[in-house]
Amino acid sequence: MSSSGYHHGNLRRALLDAALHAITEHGPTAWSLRELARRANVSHAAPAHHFGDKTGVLTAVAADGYAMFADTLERQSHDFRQVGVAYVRFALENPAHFTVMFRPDLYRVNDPAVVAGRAPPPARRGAGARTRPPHPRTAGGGGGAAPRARAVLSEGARTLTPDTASGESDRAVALMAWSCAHGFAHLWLSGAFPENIGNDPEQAAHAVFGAMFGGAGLGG
Amino acid sequence: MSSSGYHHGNLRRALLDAALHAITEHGPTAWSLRELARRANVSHAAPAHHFGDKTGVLTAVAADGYAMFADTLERQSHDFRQVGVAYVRFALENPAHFTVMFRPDLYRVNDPAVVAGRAPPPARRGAGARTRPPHPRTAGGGGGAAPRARAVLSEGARTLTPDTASGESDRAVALMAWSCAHGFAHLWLSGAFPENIGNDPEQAAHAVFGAMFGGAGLGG
DNA sequence: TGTACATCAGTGAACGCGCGTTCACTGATGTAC
DNA sequence: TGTACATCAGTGAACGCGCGTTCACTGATGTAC
Repeated sequence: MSSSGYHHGNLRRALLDAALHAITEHGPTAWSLRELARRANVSHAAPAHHFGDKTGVLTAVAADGYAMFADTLERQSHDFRQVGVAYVRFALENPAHFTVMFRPDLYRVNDPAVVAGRAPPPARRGAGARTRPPHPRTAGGGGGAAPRARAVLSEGARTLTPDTASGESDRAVALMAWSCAHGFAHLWLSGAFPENIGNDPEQAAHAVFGAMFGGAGLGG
Repeated sequence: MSSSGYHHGNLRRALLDAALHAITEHGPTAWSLRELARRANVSHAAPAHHFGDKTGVLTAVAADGYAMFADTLERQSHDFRQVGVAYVRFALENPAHFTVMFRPDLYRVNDPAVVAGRAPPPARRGAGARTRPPHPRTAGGGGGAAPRARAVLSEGARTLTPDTASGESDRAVALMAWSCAHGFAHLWLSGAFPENIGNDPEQAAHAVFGAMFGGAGLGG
């Protein structure tokens, strides 16, 4: 917390936490930079100073989200059945990140922090441009990793399909599993499932993925 | 179009169309009542006069959407495999409706037009309250039908599972199919799928549902 | 160890703007007689 | 067929408010000597 006068020290983290709360409460865009400042107890101009604009904040959220997401999926990549559950768990534990990540219209999808996993290096000290750059700083400390997350899903499908299956079929299975995990998470988050599904999403997800992986024996 | 002076005649429809365009372009909430008025070429106070507030507009959008959606699904309910494709087609042809319907935090989910399929009757002429009611009119002409849409998905699962399957298993299959269709639609709409999936969503959906319905033979 | 200076994160007053809301109004439509 | 009246959909001027943006500033930190 600190906030000892000037130089907050952790303003970036504080503002991102404020953004995550605001997004969780009001959706991915129904908040203002001034609201983040109020939540983080800093001046109303601080968020713009740090992130440029709302898009900058959302880009940082997406970058952090993808980094966490890729780590989560890779940790389960030895067993593709677990990847689906991990996907759902991530979404439900990090609804703000998850929601923003899959709204690419809201952030800069080509931002280095999202796509390459590294924040752009801070401009060299001392020497340099006379005119100050237009707020280039946007994204996170960790490694953003949209492609890394996607790779787990694509490769995982190959461990599932029989050796005789074609590449086409591999891909269809991967897309189906991805769709299923994504849809389950999204429907759960939106509250669309009927109430009798209970309140243990992981248990329900297990049952659903069980039905997918040959459990119920879907007739041809 | 018309707009011959006072009494637009079709203001409600014009405003809803404006809302659908705004939602498609900017997302479900990133627009103002004044923007709708501008798009519909009416005074800036007209949308509030008609719908009360943004929530009223979104409730009407959701009600219309559920009515269309239930009709679409019921038309395919004789073949559950087609329901998935119809689900996806509806979402891609009506992205604004689809997005709002599954954001129940944005509208009045218990509004009669959404839940019961009928707009509330207009308050009796002549006699009645001295104080004018606070803008009760919200929802659509047709029959809203969230439960009707849900019924198609639930019942359809029973046609899929073998006779020996338990009710539990039925439900898991229904949730899986629903999740799969929903996730595919959402991922397609968000642009998250890799580019090599092509640009024919129905063909891709067919392949994906084929993988689900025993095609690829998912090993146990 | 001490002084001087450059850097830059964060401040806070001021601005113009679009918003939702209010409210007295206008004028088209339907009904009564 | 004509007149009078009630209803109500839609208008438009006015308001106060929160917003993003600008900009001169403050003061903590790091480096040079």
